[in-house]
Amino acid sequence: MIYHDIKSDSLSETELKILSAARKIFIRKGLDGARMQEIANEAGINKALVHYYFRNKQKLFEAVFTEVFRNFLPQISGVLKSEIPLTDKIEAIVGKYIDFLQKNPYLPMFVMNEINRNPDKLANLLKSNGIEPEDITGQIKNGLDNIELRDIKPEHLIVNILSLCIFPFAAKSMIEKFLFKGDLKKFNAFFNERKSEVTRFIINSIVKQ
Amino acid sequence: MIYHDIKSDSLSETELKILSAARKIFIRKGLDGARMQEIANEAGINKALVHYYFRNKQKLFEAVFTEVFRNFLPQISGVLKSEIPLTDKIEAIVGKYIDFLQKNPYLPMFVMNEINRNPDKLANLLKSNGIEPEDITGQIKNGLDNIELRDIKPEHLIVNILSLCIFPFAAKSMIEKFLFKGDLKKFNAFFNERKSEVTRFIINSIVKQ
DNA sequence: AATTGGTTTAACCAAACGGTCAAAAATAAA
DNA sequence: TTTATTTTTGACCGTTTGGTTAAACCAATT
Repeated sequence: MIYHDIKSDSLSETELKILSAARKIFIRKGLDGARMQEIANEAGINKALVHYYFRNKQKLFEAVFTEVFRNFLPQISGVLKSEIPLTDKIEAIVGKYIDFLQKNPYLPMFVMNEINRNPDKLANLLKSNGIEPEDITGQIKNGLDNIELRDIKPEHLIVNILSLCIFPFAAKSMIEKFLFKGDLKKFNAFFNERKSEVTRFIINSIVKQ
Repeated sequence: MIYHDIKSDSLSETELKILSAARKIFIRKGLDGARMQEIANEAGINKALVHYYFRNKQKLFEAVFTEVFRNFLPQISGVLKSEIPLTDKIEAIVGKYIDFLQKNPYLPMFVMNEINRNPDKLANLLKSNGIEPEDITGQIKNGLDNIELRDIKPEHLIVNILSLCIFPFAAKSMIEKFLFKGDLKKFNAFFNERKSEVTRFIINSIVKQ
């Protein structure tokens, strides 16, 4: 079943091979840096076959981009909708984010590049996955009222949480080289610590004590 | 005076026009996305002239990249070396960073893309500007000992500070669209608040009280 | 065995690209 | 003014790139 404009649920083996190869290449090299020939080679097929299933580079990229979020967004959405205290929710979000990014460390740069190229796309993708800014800010406002927390605007808290989770992966190789001078042991230990460290850092900052 | 391999202090008007045009194009479109013809057009000159002064695309990119940091790094270096309490130092660093990035909002993505392409380059550039990881971690360790601060590994504190300062600019357009739905008034107010907000967020998190 | 329809391939194409070159134009030196 | 040097240009080149096409392949149906 060819892709072109209509989405299909059952993907052939070849389509899966193409998507997997395209994901790998696009994420590492970006839209401009990726080569259709390279994607075909990675998938072990002829280049024309890539065009046969996905028509052109842009359409293939879109397919990869939306596929990447189909697994992750429902997880985040689930945590956001759950009825737990704000601090627990923060811990859960940070955990999910860092877990996911440890498995997909190249994703932040991939996504952020696409955000700057087309800011509406991800915003719409979030909304179509039931993630609405008003829901989140509203929940945070309630959470801040109910317990003894410092006043902080929800928008800043959201951006701070995302910053602390996402940025280190975007700057990963730099941190490795500059901060740990290539010592992979210390470097990996650092990234393993971040889940609890970031949670603690945020909670400390907003809890009155 | 042509560039090629030897750096020169006195740059001709044409060289400055090229560098300025290249900065604009490279920062917006990246190394792969930028076109030499586009840079020449932006500078209002012939494409061959760009090659005459900077030989090739890679060399021109390097020139732009290093030039970008020649203004900024000395500022950071100055603050780091100053003998002031850790909390004041954090406030100064956050201030310098956010001030600089408000004037150069496209820079984070530009730099982060290059970091992932060539992690050593920026690490070396930092060191050649007298910014050494041991100095910074050492200073933070001392700062944490001297006053009543929570224990936090210096590496985490450094990465947290950079995350909170840099990431929001990399995700700027996304924040505008999703969080503020294109309301530029609220959006600008948000970014103006961040300098004090980020400082407060970090200090709150590390000060015992 | 022949037909049909989807799949895969090798060969090919036009456009775009980074880069070169010889000559013209402008500037400096004699 | 003439000569030498540097700067600027238009035309050009080889390669790479995304994309197309016609034919080959293959499995299922009749």
